Order: sequence, then structure tokens, then C-alpha cells
Amino acid sequence: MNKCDQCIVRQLSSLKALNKEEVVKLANSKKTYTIKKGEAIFEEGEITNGVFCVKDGVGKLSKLSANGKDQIVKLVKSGELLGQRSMISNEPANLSAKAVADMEVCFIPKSEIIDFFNNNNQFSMNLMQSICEDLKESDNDKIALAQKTVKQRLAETLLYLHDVFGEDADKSLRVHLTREELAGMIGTATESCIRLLSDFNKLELIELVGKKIVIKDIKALKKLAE
Amino acid sequence: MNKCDQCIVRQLSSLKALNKEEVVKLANSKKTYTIKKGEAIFEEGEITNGVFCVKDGVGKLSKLSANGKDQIVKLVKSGELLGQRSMISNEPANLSAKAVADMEVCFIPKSEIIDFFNNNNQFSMNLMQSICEDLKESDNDKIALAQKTVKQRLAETLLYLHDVFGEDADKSLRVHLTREELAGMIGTATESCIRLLSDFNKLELIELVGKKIVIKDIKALKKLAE
DNA sequence: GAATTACTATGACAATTGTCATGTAAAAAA
DNA sequence: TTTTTTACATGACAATTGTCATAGTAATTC
Repeated sequence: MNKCDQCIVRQLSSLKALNKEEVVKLANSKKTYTIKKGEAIFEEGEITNGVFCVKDGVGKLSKLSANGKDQIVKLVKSGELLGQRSMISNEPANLSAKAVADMEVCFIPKSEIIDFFNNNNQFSMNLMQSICEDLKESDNDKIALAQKTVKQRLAETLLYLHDVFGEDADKSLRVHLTREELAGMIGTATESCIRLLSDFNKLELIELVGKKIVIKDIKALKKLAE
Repeated sequence: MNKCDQCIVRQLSSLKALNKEEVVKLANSKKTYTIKKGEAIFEEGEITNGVFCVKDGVGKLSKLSANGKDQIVKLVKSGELLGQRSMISNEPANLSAKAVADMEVCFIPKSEIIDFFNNNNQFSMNLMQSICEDLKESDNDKIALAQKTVKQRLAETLLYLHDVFGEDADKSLRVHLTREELAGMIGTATESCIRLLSDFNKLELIELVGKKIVIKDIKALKKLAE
């Protein structure tokens, strides 16, 4: 009955600090949703009034910029929480959250989170640390965007995808991003992204199998990304 | 005697949530430092074991990248706290903090902050919100870096400096950044930054008086930055 | 006050990256 | 299947941006 107890999110996220009683409370107030690939969990400007736990699948946090391009700020995977920042800031979402692969998410109302925050120091510290982690990553991404070439950022991002999401049985990257999405992650034009992938392919750093990408030379990619 | 009580940082930062007793505790454990322009408060990789309150002056958080350029991640002014992120993450500083103008800062040991965090829900919520604010700004900067041209970012940054730090009696920007530092904020080469400033000058969007910069046409700059 | 150093400025050129056009391949819909 | 749409790919060219060289100007040091 109490499904939250064994949920992966409970083991990986800030929620690991909750005690039995709190988990029961959580299980009673949460609501589960299934999100198909391409669909949105919430859109920029929406007031969510809670957070979403990612039970399964992959999502992207992105923002549509003035020139019509969708800039991807972060990918989220199972075990992570979504919408923490805007909930805490009492603001509408700054970013849209969409599914990159079919997702299962649970919604936890704000009142619950605030309650846990006020009564469980370990939970509030965990939550804080997870936001601090996001901040560090964001700052580091900023530096990479400002100082590195598109080629370096592409190499870096391919390694990141390989590292964090792993590979399928055929050795190709498990997360399937379109070239446009990949371009949106590294902050470049889709055509530039495609061109560089072709270059990497010719240099045998990667292999392009249809739309799939196989990482072939991690060392060389690492060197390129420096 | 109890200097923290009327300190600007106490009014502006997360510390505003502290009660009288806690402020006394703070006043007894803090240590004040004077940092001259150009000097460092802490360097990347250092373990600070506490946070710094900025009482007066302007500082920059930056990181030296592989190509030798110093990327400025954030400017800090009086009323802000420095080093919160790495303290909470239990990590050495990810960024260096240096004075852009002479500074007065107070050091607060980690033990005090953790104590406040665990015993004062309003303080922990404030601290969290301030980090959330940083995260939002960082994400938005990331999008600007990825999607906007150097010209747009320069316009944006000039407006930001004008907005946040104001102008001197002669109408020039109060914060005095070198062209190199300005370039480091917008993520470009110093020469490109200088060239664009000259362009803006010719277009009468700004006026260059020696090393000083006077913002002349806010509307036009805003339009440019879009 | 002369000399040294750091900062600002600009030209010339090259490299990177973006845009537009066009074609192909794959996937989805009819 | 055929059609339509969407995603991938590449050429050609232009615009942006970075690099190197050089020089002037302001600030600092001796």
C-alpha cells in the first residue's frame, strides 16, 4: 500500500531523510502521473504549488528564448526532484519541464514539503544541498559556455550523457535526444551541432548509427573537451 | 558594543531572521576583515569553514579557466553573504572571491550558521531562498550566454551594473571594472569588449570618459539587449 | 620627473559559428 | 502503400568573434 517506502526517489533524493511517519504522510498526499515523451510536466510561468518526484524516465528543464530556440538548462533522471526552486522562491516556474523519454512522476503538494522542511532538519539540509549542487553545476556550465568552443562543449556533453545515462545494449547512448535538443544543451545552432557530430564521426571519436550515437573514444573526447 | 545589530548585512541577508540572542552570539563569534581592491577573500579550492558577510564594497566571484581567462560568475555587494554554497555542500570553494572595490567583510564560522539553520526555521528558509535566487540568476545567465550575442550581453550587463550599483556624481557607473573584468562578466575577449564599447560610444548609447562609462540611452540599450 | 607597468584602443586577419538553401532519409499519417 | 511530415545532413556564404600586432594613454614606481 505504502508505495513511497520503496520508491527510488525516496532513496536518492532529499526525501531519504523522512521517517516512517512522514513517509506515510507523503504516500497519502502524493499523486502519480504518467507523462509521454514530448509532453510537459509544467510550463514556464505556471504556478506548480509543489514538487514533482521523477520515478522513471528522463526530463528536460528548458526555456524558450527570444530567438525561438529552446535552451535546455538541465536534464533530470529518476530519483530527482523537479520544481523545488520555484516552490521555495514562491514564484511561477522559470523553466518548462518536459519528458525526453516516457516518465512516471509523483506530485507532492507544497504544504507537505514545507512541513517536512520545518520539522526535519536533515530533510531541510538535504534539500538545501541538492539546490547547492544545482547551483554549482549551473555556475560551471556558465563558465563552459563563456570560455569553451562549441566543439569542446559538444565533447563535454556527449561524455556527460554517456556518464550519467549510460548506454544501451548496442553501445549507443541511452538517452535519445534529437540533434536539435543536443544543440539546445550546448547552446548552438542545430546545423552546427550536426556538422560537428559528422566531424567527430569522421575522426572516429563517435559513431553515428542512424539517429543513435555511439561513444567510441572517451579519452580523445576528454582531451578535446579540456 | 553589539555591532551586528545595526549592520546592513543583518537587515538585508538571511541573517535578518535572527533573534536578539542569536545576534549576540553572532557578534561574539564573527571576525571583521578589511580587503583592499584586488585582494582575495578566498581562493578557488580553499576550505573556508564559514561564510563572509559583505559589510561594504564590491566583490567578484570568479573562476580561472583553462585558457587563462578569469570568468566572473557573480558580483556581490554589501548586504550579501559569500561562500554559502561551498559551506553547505561541505566542499572547498568552487570560485575565488576577490575585491573589486575596497571591502569590509565579517567572517562567521560554519558552526554558528549550522546552529542557526537547525534552530531557526525562518533563517533556514531565508538562506534557502537566497541560494534559490542565485540559482535562478545563474540559469538565466546561462541562457543569455547560449542564446545572445556578445553585443546583447554587453548591453544587458551595462544595464545591470547601472541598475544594481548606480552611478557616481558625474553620472558614470559606480562600480569600476576594468575592460578585462567586464569582458570576463560577459564571456568574451577583452578586445571584443573594448571594440563594442567604442561602437556603443559612437552610437551615443554610452559615453566613455577616460576609463569611466556613462550610460546615456537606457531605452536603446534595453532594446539592443532583447 | 623619468621610467616602468598596466590599461585602453584599433587595425588586420583568421577562425568559429550562424543562416539560408537544398537534398535525403526516416517516421508518421492518410 | 503512398503521402506527408519530421529529422538529419551538407554546401555556400555571411556575420560574429577571437587572436596577434601595435600604439597611445594613464597610473605607479623609482
